[in-house]
Amino acid sequence: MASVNKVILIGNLGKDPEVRHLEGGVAVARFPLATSETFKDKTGQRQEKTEWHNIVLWRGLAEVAEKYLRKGQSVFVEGKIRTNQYQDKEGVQRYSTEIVADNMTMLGGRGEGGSSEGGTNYQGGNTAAAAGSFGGGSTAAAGVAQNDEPDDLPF
Amino acid sequence: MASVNKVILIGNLGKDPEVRHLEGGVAVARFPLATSETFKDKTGQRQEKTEWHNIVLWRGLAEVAEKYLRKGQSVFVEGKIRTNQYQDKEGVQRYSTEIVADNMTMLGGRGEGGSSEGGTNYQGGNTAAAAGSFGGGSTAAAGVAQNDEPDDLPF
Amino acid sequence: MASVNKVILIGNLGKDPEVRHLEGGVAVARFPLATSETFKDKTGQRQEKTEWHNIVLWRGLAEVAEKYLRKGQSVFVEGKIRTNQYQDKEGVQRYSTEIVADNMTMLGGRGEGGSSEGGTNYQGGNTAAAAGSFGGGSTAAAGVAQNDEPDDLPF
Amino acid sequence: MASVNKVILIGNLGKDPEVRHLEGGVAVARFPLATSETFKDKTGQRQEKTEWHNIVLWRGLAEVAEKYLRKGQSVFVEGKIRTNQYQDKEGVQRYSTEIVADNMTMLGGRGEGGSSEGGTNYQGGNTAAAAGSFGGGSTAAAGVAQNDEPDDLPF
DNA sequence: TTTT
DNA sequence: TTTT
Repeated sequence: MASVNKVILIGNLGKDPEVRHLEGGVAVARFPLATSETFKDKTGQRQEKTEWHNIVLWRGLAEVAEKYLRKGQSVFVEGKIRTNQYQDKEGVQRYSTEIVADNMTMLGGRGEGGSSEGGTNYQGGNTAAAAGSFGGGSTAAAGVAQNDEPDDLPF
Repeated sequence: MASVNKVILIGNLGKDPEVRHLEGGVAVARFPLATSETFKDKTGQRQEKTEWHNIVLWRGLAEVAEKYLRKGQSVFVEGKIRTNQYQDKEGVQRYSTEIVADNMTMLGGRGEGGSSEGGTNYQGGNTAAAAGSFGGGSTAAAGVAQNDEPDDLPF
Repeated sequence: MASVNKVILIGNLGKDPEVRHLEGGVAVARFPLATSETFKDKTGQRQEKTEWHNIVLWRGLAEVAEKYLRKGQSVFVEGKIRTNQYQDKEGVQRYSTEIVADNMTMLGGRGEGGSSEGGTNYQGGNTAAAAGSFGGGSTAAAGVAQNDEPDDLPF
Repeated sequence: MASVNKVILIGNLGKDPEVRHLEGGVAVARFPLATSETFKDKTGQRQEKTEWHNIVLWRGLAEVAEKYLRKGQSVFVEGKIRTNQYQDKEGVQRYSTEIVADNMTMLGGRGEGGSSEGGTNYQGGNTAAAAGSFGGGSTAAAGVAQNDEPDDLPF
C-alpha cells in the first residue's frame, strides 16, 4: 500500500541504555536520545530547543547498545516511528511514541568511558544465521537481518 | 551539536486536512497519515499493522494541503519529529508527538474528488519573498524557504 | 568509521527493467529512474530538470522488479550510492555511478499494463530462509534480509 | 510529478574543501567524502569497501566549508544526486555524478586543526535576507533558504 | 529514457 | 481515521 515510515536521527544519549533480556535470549535496549536545533526568536536572541526521542533496539542492536553506548555519546539512528496505545489508570486512551531502530552507528563524542573515536555501524542481530542462509558469495551486509521485534512479545 | 531529526513518510490521509488561519495570515494544516506494514505472525498468517502519524504543515504547505489534499490520498512527507508536553486535567505530564513537515509531495491515489494523477512537490511558504531576496540567477528551489513554524505562536 | 550512505528516490522508470539470472539463481535487475524538479529561471520561466539514476536490484527485489515494474511506473527506492571504476578502451579511468536498492515500493502511476493502483513494499530476497533462521516469534519484517549483492559476482 | 531525490551521507573528507568565489560573490566548495562499509568475504575475512562521493556546496554552506571543514573531519551531508554530462576529448558522452548538499552538520572527528568537538548544523546561504522576508515571528530555521545553485552559472 |  |  505504498507505505514508508522512516526516521533518521543524530543525537546524544540522555542516559545509559536500559537493557532487558527476555525469555528466549532476546535483548531489548532503550534510551532517550536528544536532538536539538537553534533558532532566533522574535527579539533576535539565539534559542535552543531540544527534542527527546525514545529509542528502542532489539536483539543484536540491543546487545551492541548494552556493550558500547553510554550517556552523552553521539549516535546515528535509523528506524521507524511506532506509537503504542495504552489506557491510563483512569481508563483514558494514551499514546506513547518511540523510535524502533533498525540501524545504528556510533559517532563518538563525549560519552563516559567509551572509546569514542570514530564510529561503527551496526545492523540487527542474527547475522550469522541469516548470512548462512544465503549460501556462498554473500556479503555480511547482504546477510544482515533487520532488527524488528516480534509483535507478540510481552514488552 | 551534531543534531539531525528527520522523518520520511509515505502514507494515506485518514481525514481531510483541518486548516486554521492564524492572525497575520499564517495557515496551519493538520491531518492524520497512515503508514502500514505487513508481516507474518507465528502461525504464518499475514498480518497488517497500521501506524498513525499526526502531520502538521505551516504557511505555504498548509495552503497547498487545504487546496489539494483529501482523505485517502497518498502523500510523501518529509519533516521532523516534535513532541509537545502538556498537563492533563489531573496535572499529569503528557506528551503528544507530531511530524512537522517541511516538504510534501502528492502521490495521487484514491482521494475523493482530487485530480490525483501524478504528484507535485511543495516546499514551504513565502516563496516569492524569499526568492525575491536572492536577486537574479537563483532557482526557485534555491529561493524556497523552509516551512518551520514560529516557536511562539499559540498553537 | 561512522559511515552512512543512503539514498531515497521517488521517480519513474525510463524503461522496463533488464533482468539477468546469474549462475546460482541470483537475479539482478537494472533500470533507469527519472526524478525531476521544476524551477524558475532568470526570466521567470518555469523550467524542468530531469535527473536519471541507474537503479540496481538484487535477488528478491530483482524478481519483484521483473514481475511487476514497467516503464513509466512510479516507485520509491531506498538504497546506497555505488560508483564503479573501469578503464575505457584508451585506458583512461572512468566512473559509473549507480544506486543499489535495498528497499522498493511501487507507487502506481501510468506504467504499461501494470495493475498500478496503490503500491506494495518489498525488501530483499531470501525471506523464507532468513526468517526461518529466526525461530518462532519473528515478524516477516524482522526476518527479511537486506538485498546487497555479493561482492565477488561477475557483474 | 511525484519526485524525490534525496541523499544522506555521513563520512570523512578526503581533502580540504576547494572553494571558488564566482562573480557576484557566490561561493562554491567541493570536496571528496568517503563512506565505508565492512563485510565478510567468502572466506570469512573482514573486508572494507570505501565509496567516494563528490560533494558540492553553494553560497553559505560553501563559506562554512571553507572556514571550518578540513581533511579527515566527519560530516553529515544531506542533498541530492546530480549527474553532469560532458564530452571527453574523443567526443564521447561522459557522466560525472556529484552530491549537491543543502544541509551539512559537522560531526567532529580527527580533522587537522579543527575544533572538532561536537558539531553544528548549517543550512544554505542568504539566511539574513530570507529570514528578513518573513517579518516577525519566524524562527531562524523557518527563514533559512535552501542552498541550491543557480542553474545558469558557469560551473 | 519517465512523468506532469 | 487511510490504503491494499
